[in-house]
Amino acid sequence: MSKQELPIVDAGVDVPAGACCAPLVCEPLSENEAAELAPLFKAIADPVRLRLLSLIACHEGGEACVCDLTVAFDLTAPTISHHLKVLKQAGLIGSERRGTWVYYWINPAVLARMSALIGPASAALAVTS
Amino acid sequence: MSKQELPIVDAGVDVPAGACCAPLVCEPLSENEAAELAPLFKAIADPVRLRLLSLIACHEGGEACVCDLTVAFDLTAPTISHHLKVLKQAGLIGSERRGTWVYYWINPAVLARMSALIGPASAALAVTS
DNA sequence: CGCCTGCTTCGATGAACTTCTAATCAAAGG
DNA sequence: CCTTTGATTAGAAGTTCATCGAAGCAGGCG
Repeated sequence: MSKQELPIVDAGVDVPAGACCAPLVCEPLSENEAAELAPLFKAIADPVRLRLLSLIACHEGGEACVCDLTVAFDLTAPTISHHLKVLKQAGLIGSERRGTWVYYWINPAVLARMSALIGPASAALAVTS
Repeated sequence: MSKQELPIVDAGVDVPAGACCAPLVCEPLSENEAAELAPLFKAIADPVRLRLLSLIACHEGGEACVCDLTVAFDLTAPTISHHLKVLKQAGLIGSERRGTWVYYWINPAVLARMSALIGPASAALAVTS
């Protein structure tokens, strides 16, 4: 497990220090903010990873074994492993080995941060249109 | 203006017909749903496009001229034009030429659809963690 | 110990993406 | 009509990404 596998979140974009209201509509995103937020969306900007996230979220207990996930796709195990790694590096999911199997779960905080960016924007712009 | 520039949305993923609650957590995303949602996130999974979206949203009147957007980046005009095209093809923004300038605005509905996917999921998973 | 199963890493390949320059189109004015 | 300014398209170069097969690692079990 190398150091590059640490999540790329919690790098200091918590809130622009003066952010009162909805991000994306209140004041323009800075170059740094955009550079840290884009990889989060890039992580879920793939049909396979979107379904992986959904499969994990829907699984009972909020956890899913890799073996449960692999069978849902027409892809090889290395490919699924690659996509899980991308999601994990983005901080969207966590994993742990328990005995024979490796389990994955979702990190709601990162998902919430992404939603907080576009959710208020869509609502704020909808009323003024 | 060619036919390929039509938005790729409203292609029939309104709601899975039996969706009662939060997408992503209620039942796993189908292959088709994921295939139509992923390009939406891919469109904003770029620092430049994220900032473009933010700049347009923050601009007074909810509209911004291309000339206003271009000066905010260290990129050439064709590159900005390309990114605006990607956002437009995803249905996230609309545009219109008025005299000399071309104006862009945000389509809140598509943004809302994306938020509706991940927002409820993050909330639902947060309480059970 | 030796093997088997589950999962990940490595290396390669082909497709997609970002960015540029050069050329083109569209509107406005002298 | 020609030129200038604003914006897009076309084509190319360099990079990133998704996917695979082969190899490697980690637990369980006979």
